[in-house]
Amino acid sequence: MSTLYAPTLREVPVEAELASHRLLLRAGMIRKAASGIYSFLPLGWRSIAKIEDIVRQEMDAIGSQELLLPVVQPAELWIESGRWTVYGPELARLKDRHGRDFCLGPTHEEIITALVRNEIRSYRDLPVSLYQINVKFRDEVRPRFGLLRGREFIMKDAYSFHADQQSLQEHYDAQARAYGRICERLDLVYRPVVADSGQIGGSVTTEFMALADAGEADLVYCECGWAANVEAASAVVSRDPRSTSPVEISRHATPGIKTIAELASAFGIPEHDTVKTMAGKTPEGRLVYLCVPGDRELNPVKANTAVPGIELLDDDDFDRFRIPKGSLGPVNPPEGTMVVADTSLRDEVSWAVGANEDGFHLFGAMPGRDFTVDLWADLVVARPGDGCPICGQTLSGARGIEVSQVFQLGTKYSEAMGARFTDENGEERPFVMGCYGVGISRSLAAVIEQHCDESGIIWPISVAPLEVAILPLSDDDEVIALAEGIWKDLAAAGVEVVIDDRDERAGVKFADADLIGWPYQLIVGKRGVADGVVELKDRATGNRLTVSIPDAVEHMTELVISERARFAH
RNA sequence: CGGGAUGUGGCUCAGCUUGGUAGAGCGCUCGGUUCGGGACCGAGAGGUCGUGGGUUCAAAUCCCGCCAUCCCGACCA
Repeated sequence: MSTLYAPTLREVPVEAELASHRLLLRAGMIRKAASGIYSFLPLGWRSIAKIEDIVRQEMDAIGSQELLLPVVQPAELWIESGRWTVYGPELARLKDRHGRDFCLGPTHEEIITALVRNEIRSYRDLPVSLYQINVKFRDEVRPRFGLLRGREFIMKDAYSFHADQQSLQEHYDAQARAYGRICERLDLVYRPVVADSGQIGGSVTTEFMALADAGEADLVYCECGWAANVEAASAVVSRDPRSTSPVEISRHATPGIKTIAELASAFGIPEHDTVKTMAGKTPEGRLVYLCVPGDRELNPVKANTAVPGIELLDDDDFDRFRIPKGSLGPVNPPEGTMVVADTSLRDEVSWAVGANEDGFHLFGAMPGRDFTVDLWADLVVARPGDGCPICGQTLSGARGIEVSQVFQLGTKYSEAMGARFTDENGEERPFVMGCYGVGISRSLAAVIEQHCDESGIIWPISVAPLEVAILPLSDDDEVIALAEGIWKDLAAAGVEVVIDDRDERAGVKFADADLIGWPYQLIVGKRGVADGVVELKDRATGNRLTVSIPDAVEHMTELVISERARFAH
């Protein structure tokens, strides 16, 4: 270890807020090169390699084959798929010396589709599943939290090509099962959740979330096993109608009132009893009013599902449509406005809404009598306390780190890029595709988020950079000789072992060992050696076991082997 | 992109309000004493004070621009 490049930090770098980020830096596993861009030092790289190996084993086990695709990709392919214009500034673009356009791959659907369409022509060659482990680059608006949201990151991405939906479903299920096993082998507490497919496209998708308070995703889950990302969750929103029978509609002056909170407090009613109206526009420029319960958030993803292509208005749009921000409502909106309302409002017969006139609100507005709802749709962000859409029980909430995601892409890319095969009837059809990603570097951070304490990292043995560290606590010749002997014997027994032969005091060695988080520490001290024993410390439990010197190697080896078995394939 | 903050030896920070010699702790080098939970003593090396401009006799300090980094939000895997 005296020659190991693992510069540990005693003090916490200011830039790091999260445990995983802080500990990766302090333990000498990563260093930042630029915002969201990191170097992996030897220890960090060893752990990355461990994760990669687990992923490889699981991919190979379901018949996916490893290959390597280019990071720098020609623009033509992205223009073909349509994503050159759609992807936006997150796609890092560059030109070569001849002025030709390229991009840094944020994902590899285009390149693999282009590869396969030239090689596979017959249904007899299907299905095919291919994967790579490679660097991705996405020019994130806001990189943060170290490896959790980097711009450059390591990802395993697999792509599968099928003749029909059934074949895709089979492989998708196999990938999902493999992802579950990967999480288990990384010792992650996780949940597969219903998700939105975002930029990648497709319809059926599942995200694998490592549960952690530091996670950026909000989840809801039910005891029945159903769980979802709130951005996609279609929960049953419970709502007690404010009035069970219709009342007269009434108009009230509400000078200066612009928000639901102000409205509710001015009239002494709960926000729940009001209806919030947000404004958006379709790609054609049609005005859309979106009504949700006053105490709920509009989910833009769901709004987009209800009205494809909808964008919420900015302040300029409000001026252009000449509508009063803060006093919108479904009653007498501008001519041609589409009114969409959340389904939870369906039985509500008395709405408190804006009057579409600055400084006025309406109470007792009744759908069907006072206004028309053009479309009822699920619009709100799900939250704990809502009802499970499967069984109706109350949902709980959690936060999660998205470590992986599986998608059924269907024919989105194969159609756009003309990737077709000939089926058994001699007809040309586009491939039915799936894609499946594991954030390798993000998983490393997720493991640490779930496995650490005040002193440092507590690796599961499956991800630890090395399994055992020998700590000779003295420069006494006998101690050194014994420690080196154990080191050689353990290495010969197949244990990944490092010896801390640095000229440091015991306290420094202990502190660094706990910080780096070696699963086991074998402590060789002068006192113990005199008594014929060494100590064996388990990082996770803190337990120390005294073993006689002749038994030390065998005992340690057995422990390592049994611990490995917990995470074996 | 909006809001907030920060930028001073390798790291963590003080100094800036009120302009005038660039500091501390840790780390590093050398010597000595120590040696089972981040030791002690002594000596030493190491800094364009993010950057460009301005004000001034004089700028780390005051003013303006730019850059970088972090946090919150919007966005997203």
